[in-house]
Amino acid sequence: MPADTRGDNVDRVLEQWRAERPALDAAPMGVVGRVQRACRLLEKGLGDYFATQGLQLWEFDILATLLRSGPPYRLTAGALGASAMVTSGAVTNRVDRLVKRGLVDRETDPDNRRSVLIGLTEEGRALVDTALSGHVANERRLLESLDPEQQDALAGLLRTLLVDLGDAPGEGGS
Amino acid sequence: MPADTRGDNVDRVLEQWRAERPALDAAPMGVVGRVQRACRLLEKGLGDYFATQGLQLWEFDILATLLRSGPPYRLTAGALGASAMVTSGAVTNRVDRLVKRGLVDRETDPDNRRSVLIGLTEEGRALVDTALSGHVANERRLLESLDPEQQDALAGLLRTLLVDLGDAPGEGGS
DNA sequence: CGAAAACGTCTTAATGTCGAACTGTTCGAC
DNA sequence: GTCGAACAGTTCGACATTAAGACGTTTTCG
Repeated sequence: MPADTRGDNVDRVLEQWRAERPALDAAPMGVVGRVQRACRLLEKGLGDYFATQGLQLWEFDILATLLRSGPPYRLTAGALGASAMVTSGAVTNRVDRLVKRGLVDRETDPDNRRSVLIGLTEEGRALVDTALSGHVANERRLLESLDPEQQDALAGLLRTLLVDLGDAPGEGGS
Repeated sequence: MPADTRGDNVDRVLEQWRAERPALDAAPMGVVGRVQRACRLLEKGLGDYFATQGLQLWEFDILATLLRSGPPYRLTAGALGASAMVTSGAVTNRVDRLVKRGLVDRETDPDNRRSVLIGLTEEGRALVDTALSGHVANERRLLESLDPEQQDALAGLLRTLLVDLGDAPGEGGS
């Protein structure tokens, strides 16, 4: 058994910095680096499940965003882009493909013809509805190394961070 | 002032699920979603700093990986790809561009001619050395909403998660 | 009322990644 | 030793994203 089976790859990185730059306090790297790696590994885990459902991560993301918005399951292109943190060009492209698959439809907003409302079709609603519970179960499995209290603690710390980084509802204005 | 200035955008999402699917325990979404959003916002924050240094995030990533590996500041292409979690094709492309900028050089491993060793040039070493302290200071600023104990707690929780997800040093084999 | 600014989406061009096929190298079995 | 399998990088094609600008719509305000 190797000496240090303990720790993750970020611990290795921090050890390297300690050896190479003893004067550098690299603690912030331990946090940022782990958020990045956890994100990639979690998204890989999510993608593995969606693949079994014939879905891409981003497809489920859009469909689920529409579903949770409640009846009539319609949002503007801009709202979808903000939710997914992608540009308007990406929204156009993604919606195009979902329309081709018959999972959503486009409709110009009657009250504001600049806006486009994207709505779930019956088929899209059924598909996301089916995938939803399996998705959450999969997320629960990915997080099973943390007990419920730890998961709450993790969510709480990240909430604090996110609010500070500007990821808050009313945070768009001057 | 709007009613709920409290909470982040993920709190909004969870509220929507409670309204639309009361039977669904969406707690895992609160964790996974926050890791994703924090990752994107942090990477945006990192990129803003690197832009001031004439660097891309991935450029610093490669240069810093080489630097912290210690003298002689040389790693194989495979090691760089594993560290950055990208495919070998991406490594080839990135190293090509860094070679063009004169920041790294390529050399076939004399002991194993399949391998390519990528090494920091003097110019590359100087550049990453200059950017390093500013980068860490920037990370510290991005995390300033959490006190040191909270940052440690966050790192610890993520370490547990990462180890379980397979992000551990000796975790390649059967 | 009309011109100009702001807005929301789509379009286009440039870029970067992945996945798979390909080239060359090394190791193991016979 | 030689053959074949595993390995390390590179190349190529498909695809998706971003950034910037175009287009039509709405709002502002003189």
